[in-house]
Amino acid sequence: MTTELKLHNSLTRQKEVFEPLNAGYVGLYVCGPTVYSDVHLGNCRTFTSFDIIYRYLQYKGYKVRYVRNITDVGHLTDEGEDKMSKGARLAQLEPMEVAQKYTNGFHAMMAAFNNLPPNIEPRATGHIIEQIEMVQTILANGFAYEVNGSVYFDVEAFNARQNNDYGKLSGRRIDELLAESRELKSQDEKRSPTDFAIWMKAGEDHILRWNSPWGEGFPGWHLECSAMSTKYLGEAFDIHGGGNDLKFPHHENEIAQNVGSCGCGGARYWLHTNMLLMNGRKMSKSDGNTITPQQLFTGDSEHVSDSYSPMVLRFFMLQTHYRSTMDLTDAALQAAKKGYQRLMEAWASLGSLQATGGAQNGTVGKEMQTALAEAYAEMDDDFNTPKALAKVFELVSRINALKGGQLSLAEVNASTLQAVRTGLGTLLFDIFGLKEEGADAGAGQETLSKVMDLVLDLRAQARAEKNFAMSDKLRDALNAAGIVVKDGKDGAEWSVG
RNA sequence: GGUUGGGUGGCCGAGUGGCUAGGCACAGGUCUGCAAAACCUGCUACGGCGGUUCGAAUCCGCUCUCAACCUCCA
Repeated sequence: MTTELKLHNSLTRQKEVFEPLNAGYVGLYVCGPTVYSDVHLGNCRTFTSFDIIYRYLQYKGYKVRYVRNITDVGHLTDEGEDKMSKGARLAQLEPMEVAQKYTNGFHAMMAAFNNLPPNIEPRATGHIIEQIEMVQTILANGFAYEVNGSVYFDVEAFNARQNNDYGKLSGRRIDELLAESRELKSQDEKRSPTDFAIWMKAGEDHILRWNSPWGEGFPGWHLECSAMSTKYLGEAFDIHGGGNDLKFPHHENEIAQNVGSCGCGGARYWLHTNMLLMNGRKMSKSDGNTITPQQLFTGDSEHVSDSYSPMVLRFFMLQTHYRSTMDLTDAALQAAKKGYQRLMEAWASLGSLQATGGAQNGTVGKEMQTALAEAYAEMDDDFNTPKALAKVFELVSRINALKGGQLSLAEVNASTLQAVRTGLGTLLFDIFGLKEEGADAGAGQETLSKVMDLVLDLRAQARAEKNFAMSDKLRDALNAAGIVVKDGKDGAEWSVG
């Protein structure tokens, strides 16, 4: 079954058939983190969503250039202090030390979630020249003005000359923005509250500073994405992604900068992931409604009753569509943990199934082929992982029934079995990016396996002699050691956890 | 106040004019020495009020309500 890839374009608020600018190639830009503190769980959700999108595009045969930036300058706090500088001041480190520390942490966390690294991971501080050039171009085009060493984007001038397009991504209108703009501090230099800085003069105590035609300063927050996406993907490219909260003002201003500098709008498809909530509310450090990935991994938090591994969390994320808010609750995580285990056990069972029938495929075999094809088709529909997963679970119950004998293996021919193994494996591991946890324990695993063979052999002997006191004692002791024994019709099985 | 998107069974979460989403939980059953697992069956819902339609959770209007954004945020 082959279907066309459709995706929801935030620009048009519609699902559209995806057609790349250059056949066979995809340029994908995703707004990365500002590296001034530990990576937030919400970041993990967004980047995992785009990881699956990246993986799926590759599966579809596209040669993808995936660019995800690191913002290490320009992002100011409410007080107007650069986030990097603030982190450095508090920890008594060089700003670049702060950036490196949290970049390293970010990479480690991405690896824990089994997210593939992007092809290019440009840093804002590594592209000061490109940003200065873009400011110059925007100035030359008459969409910005300089005041006291700072350069501001002139939103109203831009809007007047661009068909009132400013705000089209987020649905905002300038007059409404003006009417509602609140009293903001230190914005006297701006001609209008909607204008935004593309270059800022550095104050005397500002550490991060570069020479520019306007004196020493630093680039505005939104500029790096425009400059770097243009540099690596071109003035027009295919897909731009990011969190929903970046739609306004970040992405809106990015578009304005792109149009203002080259007359073209950058990305043709905008994809936005939705927010991660906890217990129905946005995660927020200030009111205690927050949890770190690390706390989830260890279970060390008042918000959870158990520990949840990165793959359980990934599975949990797969159960929600990327454009929906996702509510993190302990009960939902418990459900995900069990669901993930059931899925992985079925995957292991699939490997042990042996076709017994002839070349003809029975009903069960056909149902399995259909379910698998439908799972893939769901991915074509705006990367609908929850629906694809639902189809996968239709396969899971067939696999379990075949293994348990409730369904006959004579109903499934060898080629179907092989096709399901290949197709499901690709979907689960290459596209969903799941992996079997604990399976890579290495040499210790092999030793344990041999010991377990011995123990289960002894236990089987005890059971054959109806020495149930002994067999139960063995099972209880193994349980206490974290090993679960399950008696099946073809002998006992065991698993860790 | 404005913008954007929601309100679905015990919980999470898809769907979007007629056809069982799925996961978890719960109850009954099959299997089993017991247990666990697995399988089968059941619980069959769409915020409220109107309207369109042969038919609406799905479309339209009104209303209540939640979240995010508008101020740093993935």
